[in-house]
Amino acid sequence: MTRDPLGRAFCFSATALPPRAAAPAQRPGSPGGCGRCAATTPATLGDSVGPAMSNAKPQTAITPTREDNYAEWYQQVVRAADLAETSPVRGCMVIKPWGYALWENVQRVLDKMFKDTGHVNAYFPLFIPLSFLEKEAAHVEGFAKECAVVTHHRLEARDGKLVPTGELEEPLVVRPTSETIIGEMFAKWVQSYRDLPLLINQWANVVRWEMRTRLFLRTAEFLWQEGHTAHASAEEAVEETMKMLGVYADFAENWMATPVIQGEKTEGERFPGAVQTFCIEAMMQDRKALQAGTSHFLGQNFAKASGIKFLDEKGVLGHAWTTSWGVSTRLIGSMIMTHADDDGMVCPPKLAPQHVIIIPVTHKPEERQRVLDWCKTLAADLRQVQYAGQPVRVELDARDLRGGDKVWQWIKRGAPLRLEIGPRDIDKDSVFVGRRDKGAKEKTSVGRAEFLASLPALLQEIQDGLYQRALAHRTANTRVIDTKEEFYAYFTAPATKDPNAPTPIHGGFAMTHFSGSKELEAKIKDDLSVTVRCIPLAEGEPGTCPFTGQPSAKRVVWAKSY
RNA sequence: CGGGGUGUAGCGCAGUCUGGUAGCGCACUUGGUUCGGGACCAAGGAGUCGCAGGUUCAAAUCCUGUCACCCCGACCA
Repeated sequence: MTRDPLGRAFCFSATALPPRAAAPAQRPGSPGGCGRCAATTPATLGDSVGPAMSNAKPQTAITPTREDNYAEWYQQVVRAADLAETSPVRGCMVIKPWGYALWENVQRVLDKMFKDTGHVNAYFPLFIPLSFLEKEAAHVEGFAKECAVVTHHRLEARDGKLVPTGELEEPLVVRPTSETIIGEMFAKWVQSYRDLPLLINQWANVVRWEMRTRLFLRTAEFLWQEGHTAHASAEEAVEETMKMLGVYADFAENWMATPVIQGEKTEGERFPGAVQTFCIEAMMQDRKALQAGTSHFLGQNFAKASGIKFLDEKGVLGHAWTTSWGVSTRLIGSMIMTHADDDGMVCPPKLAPQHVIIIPVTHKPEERQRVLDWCKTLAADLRQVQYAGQPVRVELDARDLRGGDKVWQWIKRGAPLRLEIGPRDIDKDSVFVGRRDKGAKEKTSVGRAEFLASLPALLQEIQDGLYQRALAHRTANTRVIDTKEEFYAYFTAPATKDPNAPTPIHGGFAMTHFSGSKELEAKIKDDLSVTVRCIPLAEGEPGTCPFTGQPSAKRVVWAKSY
């Protein structure tokens, strides 16, 4: 229940049951467990490791590693990098400043892209009358199972407890998406072809009552952006759909340093109520696919449901053609799973909350002020440098902490560059540079002026390196497959001793011809948890479907997915 | 919702079988020693043992219920 400042309260109930809680089983024999990311002294580690593990892997800031337990590694990175935490509210996360700053950068860049393509922002209600959701049949079916519903508007104290009273005549659904409420408004705004196209975007939170949640990837409440447009013709609406898909692909590749495949969803994976759904799909480090953005051509389905009608040039009354498209805070999860390593987060420089962290080395009290002053001047000079159309973001970390602690905190948070500055550097007029894309101990001394001059290029080099690394990973784990046997073998995990252990990383993207039906796709999903992620937009050659033996126009992308 | 598991200090865990009213590591505070590095020594602060009932002289420990969280599924951005 939430109380607003006026003392009214809203009571939420959920149509779906809460997810079962399940904790990641702690490996009984694992020394130190996986909580060591908070910093463990080498001595402690050495003691606990013991002779049996003396030749174990090098110490990492995050335990377990990606290889050992990918799902647990992900959660530890989110926490160690200070990106988000679980909250007292089931399935809802608290996005912490470092994580929220990433999101703000995503917002800033995308918002400009939307405006540059002619869109304007607006805001629509959080609450959607139940009857609105009922208007589009496929839409209802798609979302009904995961809606939070407001049924009361007041609380009364009874026996020291607060009890919801004042039942609403019509329940309100907390928006899982806004097609219906926006459609309702569009119907009022559109009378004539002169009112079209209508190009609106909204930055908002939405609620989908999920069974299983994971920070950023799937939470009951999440932040997103939803674009909604109405057009006078199908062609124009399709063009808009593809244009925004292109915007997302551009953003993913050039800002998030994440290679994506643009494609169309099959019938089974389509957005409820859409005529066509397009997406960008990225490969995570565990080789599963993550849908990073979607763009839907809604045809006239929602226009008919909401009554968005207009008179065309000839005076003929017709329904408008609409689109919708969105990306969410899930993008942050995708950045983590694309770039982070066993030492924590790795932020793509273009979206990093801070580009450069200055860590003053002030051991001698008499040197302290001199070092701090020099660092402040350096920070100011760095901020004069431009990168990706903005001043370089610099943080001077003058906290009263040990240098090593600070260094590791910033490694775990994924700041692209660290400068450790002490008296020796000042005397040489140089800076001691650590790069997040290199090993923690690989640091180099660079002249101050040279560093300032090369900073944009250096950040771009890191940005490009991340992209290339992600692309190489995807390429290495994408296989062209022509037989059903190979396909099944590719997606079958190696056996593990413990049936409840996490599934080892295996598989990847499989490119096969496909002529199959919705039913065949469902069967394969049933067998292997593998689905068609998309039918790529890129040109393809015809061939034969390995499942049906029928001809197929082009290869599709199969993968397990988030 | 099916199968498996876990809730004890901010984080990670031990203690539960064999009831006797809490312990370890890291983090935190203070003092000292170190000083281009995820330090060392000492002292200290911090826990209604998830919650609610029950059994008992006595419950973290036994019983019942309940909630939450994680893993494998199903479903999903």
